[in-house]
Amino acid sequence: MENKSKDFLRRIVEEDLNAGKYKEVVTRFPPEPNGFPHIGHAKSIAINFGIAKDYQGHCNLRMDDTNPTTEDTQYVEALKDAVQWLGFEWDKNVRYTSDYFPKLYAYAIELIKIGKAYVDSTNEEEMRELRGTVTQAGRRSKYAQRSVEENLELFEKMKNGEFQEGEHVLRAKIDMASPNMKMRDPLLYRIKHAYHFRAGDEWSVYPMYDFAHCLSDYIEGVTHSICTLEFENNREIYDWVLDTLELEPPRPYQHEFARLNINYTVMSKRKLLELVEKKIVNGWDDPRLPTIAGLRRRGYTPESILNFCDAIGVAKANSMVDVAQLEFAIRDDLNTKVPRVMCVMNPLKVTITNYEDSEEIEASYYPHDVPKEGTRKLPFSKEIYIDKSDFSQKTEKGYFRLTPEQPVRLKYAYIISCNEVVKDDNGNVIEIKAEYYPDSKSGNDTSGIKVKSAIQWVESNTAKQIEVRLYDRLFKTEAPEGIEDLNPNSLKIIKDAFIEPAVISEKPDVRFQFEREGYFYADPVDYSDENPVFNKIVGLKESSSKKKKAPKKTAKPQPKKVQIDGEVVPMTVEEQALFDNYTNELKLNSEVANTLARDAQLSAFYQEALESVNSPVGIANIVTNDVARELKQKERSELKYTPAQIAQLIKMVDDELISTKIAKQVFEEMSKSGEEPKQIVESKGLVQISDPAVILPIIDEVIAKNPENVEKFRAGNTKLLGFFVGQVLKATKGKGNPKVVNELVAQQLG
RNA sequence: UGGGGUAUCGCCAAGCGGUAAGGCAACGGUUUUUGGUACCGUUAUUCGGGGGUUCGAAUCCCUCUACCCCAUCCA
Repeated sequence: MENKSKDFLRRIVEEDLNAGKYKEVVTRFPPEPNGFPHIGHAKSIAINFGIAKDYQGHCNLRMDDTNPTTEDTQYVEALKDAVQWLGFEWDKNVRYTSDYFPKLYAYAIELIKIGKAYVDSTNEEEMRELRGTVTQAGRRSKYAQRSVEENLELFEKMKNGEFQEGEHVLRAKIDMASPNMKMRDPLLYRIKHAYHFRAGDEWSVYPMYDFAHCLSDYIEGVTHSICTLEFENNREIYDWVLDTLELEPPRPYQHEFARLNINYTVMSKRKLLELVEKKIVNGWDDPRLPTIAGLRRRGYTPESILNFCDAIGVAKANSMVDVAQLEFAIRDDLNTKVPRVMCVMNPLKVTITNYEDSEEIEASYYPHDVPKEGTRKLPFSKEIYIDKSDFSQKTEKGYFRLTPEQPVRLKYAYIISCNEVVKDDNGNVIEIKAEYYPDSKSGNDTSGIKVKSAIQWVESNTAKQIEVRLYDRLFKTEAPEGIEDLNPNSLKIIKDAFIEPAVISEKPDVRFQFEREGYFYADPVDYSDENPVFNKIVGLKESSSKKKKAPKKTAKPQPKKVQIDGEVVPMTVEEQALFDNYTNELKLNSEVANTLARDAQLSAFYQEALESVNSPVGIANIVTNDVARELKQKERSELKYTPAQIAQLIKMVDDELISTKIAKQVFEEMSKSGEEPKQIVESKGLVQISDPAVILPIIDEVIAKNPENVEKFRAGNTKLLGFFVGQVLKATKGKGNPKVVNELVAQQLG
C-alpha cells in the first residue's frame, strides 16, 4: 500500500476520514438482482469491499430491488455467491431496498408536505413532450398546482392500489428548465401492480432509482456511494433529495468511476442475455462468457480476478482493457499453484522398437522453480503417444522437436530418435517407429546426446481418454457489436485426448498445467471418472519463434494527425474595443488581452487593480491566470482579496522583492486568509534571496548530494538543470531568486 | 444543439509547477529436461492540437478538437 499510488476514490476516502467527516467508512455494493453478475461487477465488488477493508470500515451488500417486474431471487443468490466467491464478507445481513419501502414512503410524504413533490396525472407521452429537449426548456404539468392535501390523498390512494398503472406518478418539484435533463421534475414513484419477490403484493407503488438509492444509502449510514460514470447526471438529484429532506448529517456522497470494458467480449446485460437465449452459448456459466459463473466454470480463481482488478486500476476515463491482462492474471496465479501433468491432445503412436520392458518413472508434479512437493508414477512401455505437432517430417530451422534427423527427449524419460515414418494410404503420418537410448534416462543421462526439446507423452495402455474443451475468445472483433461479430471457432472439443493415469486416479488437484499446452480445469459440471472433461483456462504464453505464423504487427509510423482548429466565436463590438485598448495602449499580448476582453468580470477586476498600481502587464498576467482560475469556481463576491491587494502583490514582484514563484504562494495565502500581501511576505519571511554568497553553498550541497545526476548532466542530459534548480529552490524554501539560481547552477555544473 | 464527463506509450495507469512511476503487450539476452516460469535489458525529448503565464508546464490560463453519458413510469 505504501509505494503503490492510490486511486482517486481512495484519496477521497482518505481526505474525508482525515477531515473527520465520518467516523468510519461505509460503502456498499448495490446491484439490481435482475441478471447474472459479470467481471464488471467483480470490479465494483473489489472497489467497494476493497476500500472498506483498506480503511477498516465495512461494506454492505444491498439488492436494489425497486422494480418488481424484472427482479428475481435466483439473481440474488448469484450475486451473493459472487461476492463470497471473491472472498468478501458483507456487513451483517444482505440488505434490500424493499426493506426500506415504508421509510421511503414516509420520506415521500415529507417531500409532499414541504411542497417539493406532487402527484402528476399526465400521460406518458405528454409528459415526455413537456420535458423538453436538451436545448429546450421543459414546461411543468398543470397538475403541479395541486395542493398538499390533494397530493397526500392521491399518493395514499396510489399506494393502496386504487389506480391503474400509469394513471399517476409522484414527481419531485425541482426545475423543468434545468439544463440537466435529470432534474426536470424527476419521477419518484410509479404505480405497479406487480408481485414483488420479497414484498409480495403489499405495495402498489414502487420508488424510482433516484429516490430510493440516495435514501437507502443514507438509511444504511453509507459514507461513500460509489457507482459508474453513467450516473454522473444523477448526482444532482442524489444531493437534492438528501438536502431537501434536511436529513441529519453525516450523509453519503456519490462518486463515479469508469465501468470495465474488455476487448473481444461483451459486458452488457442485454447482449449477454441474447447469447444465452439464442443458445449461442450454453447457459450463463458458459466458460466463454465474462460472467462470474462462466469465469468460474472456465477455471479462473478468485485471486486471479482480484489481481486483475487491482492491476487495471480505477479511474474516470472510459477505457477498454486488453484481455491479455486478464489472461496474464490467471497464468500468473496458477503458475505457482498447480501440478504439471502430461496430456496428449492429438495422439500420434510411437513404437519404440528396441524397448521390450515396462517400468514406472517417478516424476515431480512441480517444476524446479515452484516450491511445492509431490510426485507421481509415469508408466512407460514400448508403445506411447506423442502429440502430432511434436513431429515433423522436415527439419526446419527453428523447429526443436522430433524429426527423422532430430532426436527429442520424452520428458522425465528417455531420448528417442525416429527411425521410420508409417503413413496411411493418403500419406498421413499414423505412426512413428523409434529407438530409445537406454543410457539417456532422465536424471542419469550419460548418453551425451543433445536435444533441443523435451516433449510430453503418455503410455498407450495406461493412458486415460479424456474430453478437452478448448475455448477461444467469443468474438472475433475487438469491440463486438452483436452476434455478427462472433468467432466461429470459440469452442473446439477434443474427445480423444490422452492423459497420464495419475490425474484421474490420484486427483492431485482440479486445476492443472498440461505441460507445454496450458492450464486446464476439471469441469465442475460435466466431469466424471468415467467421462473426464477438462476446460482449457488459458494457454501458455508462446514466444514468437514458436508461433511461426507471426502476424507481425508492423508498427505503423502514423503520421501526426493534423487537427483542424474550429471556429472561434467572434468578439462583440465592446469586447473588440477593449481588446484593441489592451493591446495598443497597455501593450498586453493578444492572448492575455483576448482572455480579459472576453470576460467582463475579469476585465472589471483588472481595471480596478490597475487603478492602484500601474503595472498593466504584470497585473494582466496574474488576473488572466490565477484570478481567472478562482473565478471559475467562485463568485467575485466570494474572493477574499481585492483588486488593489493583487496590485500590491504585483508591485512587490516588480520591485524584485519577491519572485513570481513566491508570488503564487502569497496569492494562495491571500485567497485563503484574505491577508494583506505585504503582511504575508513579512510574517513568513518570504523576501527573495538573490545574494550568490547565500545561494552558492546551497548549490554545492545539492551537487554533493546528487553525484549521479551531476554525471548525467555532464554527459549531456541538460534537462536535469531543472532538477537541480528545483532542489536548490526547495532548500531555500522557494525563496531563492530563480533567475540567479539558474545562472549559478549552470555555472557550477558547467 | 444545452448540460455533465474524459483525453499521458499498442492496452491499462501514476503524476497535483522542478529527472514522464508501474503493470500488460512487444522486442532482445541469461537460466531452464515446459519454445513455460524466473531474472536482466530495450521500448514516451513528450502528455489530444494551438497559443499564453513562468527561470521552469503533463500539471495554471485561454482556445480548438475527439470520444462518452443524459430527453425509460429501467437501474
